[in-house]
This record gives sequence, structure tokens and C-alpha cells, in this order.
Amino acid sequence: MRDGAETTGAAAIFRAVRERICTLELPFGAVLREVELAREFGVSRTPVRQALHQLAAFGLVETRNGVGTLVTAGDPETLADIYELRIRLAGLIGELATGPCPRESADAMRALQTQAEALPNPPGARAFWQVNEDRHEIVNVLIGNRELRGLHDLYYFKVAPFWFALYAEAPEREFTLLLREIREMVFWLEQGDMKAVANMQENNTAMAARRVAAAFGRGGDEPEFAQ
Amino acid sequence: MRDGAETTGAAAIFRAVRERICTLELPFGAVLREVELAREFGVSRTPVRQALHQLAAFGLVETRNGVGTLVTAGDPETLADIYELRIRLAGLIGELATGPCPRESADAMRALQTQAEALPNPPGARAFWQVNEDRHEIVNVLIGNRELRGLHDLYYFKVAPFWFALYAEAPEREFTLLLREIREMVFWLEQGDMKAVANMQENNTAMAARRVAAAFGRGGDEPEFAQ
DNA sequence: TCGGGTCAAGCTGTATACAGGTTGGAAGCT
DNA sequence: AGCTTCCAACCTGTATACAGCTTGACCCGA
Repeated sequence: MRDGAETTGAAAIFRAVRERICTLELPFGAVLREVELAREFGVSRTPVRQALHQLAAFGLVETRNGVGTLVTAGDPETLADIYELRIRLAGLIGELATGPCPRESADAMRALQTQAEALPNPPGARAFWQVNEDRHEIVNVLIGNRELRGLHDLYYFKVAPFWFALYAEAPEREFTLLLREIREMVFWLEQGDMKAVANMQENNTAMAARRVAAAFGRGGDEPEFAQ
Repeated sequence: MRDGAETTGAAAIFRAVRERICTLELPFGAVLREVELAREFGVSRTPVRQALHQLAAFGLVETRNGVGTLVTAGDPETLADIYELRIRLAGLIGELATGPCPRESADAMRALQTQAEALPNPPGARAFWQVNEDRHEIVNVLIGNRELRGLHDLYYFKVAPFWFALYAEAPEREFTLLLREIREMVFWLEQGDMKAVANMQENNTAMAARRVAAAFGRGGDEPEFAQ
């Protein structure tokens, strides 16, 4: 919901663990133990627990007494719900937009395009993740309605693990699609047309939903993620 | 985001404090001290801190080191953002609905109507709050998309303090409007028309937004809430 | 061999002690 | 009187100790 660079140590742990979940470094079903994380980050269990509880509140993990904190896999039905909603939220970005997009966003996206095109195809997982996160952030700051912006951010991290699993399956295809999206985004950002940007976001979200559904949809049971 | 009757003590404190905020028993700007709450609920600071951190994550309070936990008043701009989004979310309820509404919802709402009509006008703050919460819950379970349901719930609690302040200003008017809404809701629920229910929800949300904007909108600075 | 009961290891939930930060007011100087 | 300085009380952030729960493995009997 809210991010920013907080001063407290729990926020740093929150972001670190969230990133591990999103990059599947921590696959669904993995168990997190508070003492381990505490040792790793050089703190006590207290801040770790704070971070894990927040992740639980956002639905990324589930804590069970006596067992540990498990990374939760959304079942296919939940995943469908999330994407359905996410597509609509993308549409709302356009409906709630007031003015044209600022120049800085177009500049930032163009810079990202240049940077991404310099990468090999497929790039490493880390680079891929970073490019995508930058793209997300550039779009995110465009959203005028702060609450909608928060939701856009929240659901991005919620579906990120699934989406990243797509990359693991077909890295070249996913990177090509990402590049295509960035190029198109640059075009419309340069036009200053927020509605067009939102429509594009909606289209790409829907397309991602189809790919994710094909890979992890109702056909199979629980998604399989190898460590 | 998620509620339910949890086993841990922190969840109970979370709900209790949230209700106090929503009913303005704790007005904006009030400071919560962990030791006080701990004494009151007969627990240590630890579960209290969990509850307060969750409330902070949802934007209802803000914790400052060395000071305390303050109940946060959304500035008028944020309030406008929330309502704008909430109206659209109400529309999505209809768009994402799949089947007709179940009979139980109509029955429950009819029972609530009977119960509410038996109250004096205006009812006490407590009764008013309870009727409204019941109404919200009945509508909430109708929402098929679980994520949207969570958002609908989340934002309900986020605007509840403002909306409850309206009741404090004009109890009879607000109760009459609430009764009207319940009656209309019963009608459409009996028709089984989810889209109509959603449209109604959208209309009533928009109307509430206008009343709130008139009372706490950009005209005045920060809203004033007496203890 | 298989099923059930028991228990110990390990994890989270809770309570408490300590460290760091903030603030309001008193004391002192101008 | 007005302003600055300083400090003590208080509150949150963190670390640690203890209690309750879960689970898997071991043991025993059929």
C-alpha cells in the first residue's frame, strides 16, 4: 500500500523478502523461519516478525503457529480474480486521469528502452526483473489518484511471482514482449495521451492474464515451482 | 484486506481499535499509547503493536517514534481520491458479477430493514453504526471477485469516520437516507439483479461522496472533530 | 509388517527489559 | 519579558526470555 524508504529496519526486510517471493527465489510453499531471517539481517526476531506480518496482511505469506511462515500460492481461482480486477484497474487509470502525462515519464521510459535494448536476449533474471520493476514504477507515478496508485502497486507485487514464472519458462518470448510494451509505451507517453497509456496497460495486462492462465490456470492443480 | 475471526489476540485489538476510529470514539489526531491499550486489553505491548502496525499499513493510523500512534485524518484531496475510486469500484461490482444474487442476501437485507424500521429516528450512534455495518456486510458477501470484495471492505472502513461524522451532524437525515437505501436494496435483491444492486451502490456512494465533500471538502482546511 | 501412541525438537505467540528518540517545561541569559 | 539551552519524563524500536502449539520420528504392541 505504501512504500518509500522507511527508516525502520522492518521495512527493509519487508521489501527484501517481497522481492525474493516475486523473483521466485522463495517459491510458493517455501517456509520462512524468523530466527534464520533475523540472523541473516543481523537483527532480532522482532523486526522480522513485523515484516512477515505485513506480508501476511498483503496475502503474500501465511503464518502458522508452531510451523512457520509459508509463501502462499494463490489458487487458480484467486489468480483469475486478481487478473480480472487488475485489468479493470488499468482501465480506471485512464478514466480517472485528469491531465496529460508529464514529460519526465516519457524521458524515463525512453531511457529504460535504451537500457533494455542494450541487454542480450534473454537477459539474466535479475536484469529482467529490474527492467520490469522500473517500467512498473514509471507507469505507477503517472497515476493521479493516489489510492488507485497504491492498488496498482499492490497487485503488481501480488501477481509478480506468476508473471516471473512465465519468464522462467520462456525467457526470450517474455523479454521480447516486455520490450515491445516499453516501445509502445514510449510512443504514447510522447504523445502525452494518458488514456492511450491506460488502454495499453489494460491490453498488456489482459494479455499477461491469458499467458498466466494458460500456464497455471484451472487445467492443472497447484502450480509447480522448482527451487 | 482480510478479516475473519482470527485466533490471535492482535486481530481482536485490530478490530476494536478500527471500530473506535470509524465511530470517531477516537477522533482524527488522537494519540494511542501502546501501554494504555495493553493494560486495557490485558495483554503486553507486543500484540498491541501488531494491531497498530496493521492499522498503519491500511492508512488509518500513523506511528511516530518517541511520540505515539496518531489517528490520521485524510486530507480533503485524499478523501476525494478515495471516494472517486470507491464509486468506480462499486461499478465494477456489477461488471464482474456472474450470476444472480442469492436468496439469502435478500432475506438478510429484509430482516435488517425490519430491524432498522423498529428503531427510533434518530437512533443512537451505536445502533446506527451497527445497522450500517450489517448493510455493508450483506452487500460485501455478494461480491463474487474476492479481491474486489477485499477492496470494497477496505475502503468502507477508510471512509467510515467521515461518513460517521455526517451522522453526528445530521442524525435524522442520515438515518432516513440509510433506510431509503436499505429499502431500495431489498427491492433489487429480491429481483436478483446484481447489476442493479451494483448501480444502486454506485449511486449511493456518489451521493455520500457529495455530502462528505460538502462537509469536509476543499473549502475548509483540516476537518474538525470534537471529542 | 503395520498401526497407534508418545515425546522431544523446533517454531511461533507473548511478555518483559533495555536502547534510542521526541517533547515540553524549567532554568538561565540577554 | 523574551529567547535559548538543557534535561527529565515518556513513548516507540529492539532484543531477549518464556509459554504454547505443531510435527515428525521413535517405540511398542497387535
